[in-house]
Amino acid sequence: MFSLHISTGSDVPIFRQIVAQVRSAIATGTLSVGDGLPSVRGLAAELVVNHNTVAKAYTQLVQDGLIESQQGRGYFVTQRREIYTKAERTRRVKSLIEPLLSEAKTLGFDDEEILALVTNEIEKLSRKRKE
Amino acid sequence: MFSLHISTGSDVPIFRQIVAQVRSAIATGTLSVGDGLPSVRGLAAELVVNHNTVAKAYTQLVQDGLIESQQGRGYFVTQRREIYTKAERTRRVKSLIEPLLSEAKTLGFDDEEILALVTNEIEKLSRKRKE
DNA sequence: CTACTGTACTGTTTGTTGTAGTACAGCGTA
DNA sequence: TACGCTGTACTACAACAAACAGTACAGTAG
Repeated sequence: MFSLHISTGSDVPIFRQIVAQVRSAIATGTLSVGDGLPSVRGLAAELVVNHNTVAKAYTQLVQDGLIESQQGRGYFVTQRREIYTKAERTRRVKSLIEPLLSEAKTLGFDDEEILALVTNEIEKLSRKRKE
Repeated sequence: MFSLHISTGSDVPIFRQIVAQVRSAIATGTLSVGDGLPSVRGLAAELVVNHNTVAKAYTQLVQDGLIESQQGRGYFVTQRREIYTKAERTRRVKSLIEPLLSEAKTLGFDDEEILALVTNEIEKLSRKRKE
């Protein structure tokens, strides 16, 4: 099982926090293909948020092709399908890399340090996958 | 001189686009220490937005320690000062790396590809700095 | 049948974003 | 000094997003 934790004080919307954490759980392998997600109402009760907020997050993940819904049963992690073209996927990742580099640069990090940090985080993710 | 371009149709707020582009300009060296920024009203007229929106963006950059204001003269790029501790700066960068990796992973990229993309973007930035 | 699941509405509230207008104070130059 | 530029600080308003609240309906499984 896996658990989610949100912070209402954050400037990041609740539904985005849910999306990010499920995405992360799938990326690390905490959630595998076929696994069921917490029910909309169940997770809403656990996080003390409205069920519409959870539904909104799940809908976003469905659009990304990461999970699918089954009426009356719940949400499940899907087999990875390529819903975006290679070019589109590359574009999406690049659009995240660019601001990261600007921020890191203006914070005083040089190329080597940035690359080291990224490499470090990648390894941290890989280790999680093996646990 | 450097120019800014914004897209009103984007889901990214105008003031954030301005912040990101000035930050990027400083990161690439397009803007150097001491350089003056476009005036609040001048840039507002050029971008056809309200001058308050530009002021809001500049205020954000002042808080980040990237630029400073001089009453009656304008905004200028500051000498890099460490307004955050090393730990805090590292934390900020990491908080950007994490979602990037999750997104890239769920889009189907493996570790090597991600690292290659990041390296590629870093080199692209470096080339800009030398032009 | 019943209790769970997802789904789909209609409202309402709150905070952010952006516009619009106004006003005031500091700087530099004619 | 006077003028035109600069930043700064308000108020008021419209539009939108986020989240909550409540309700209702349809599919699934025991």
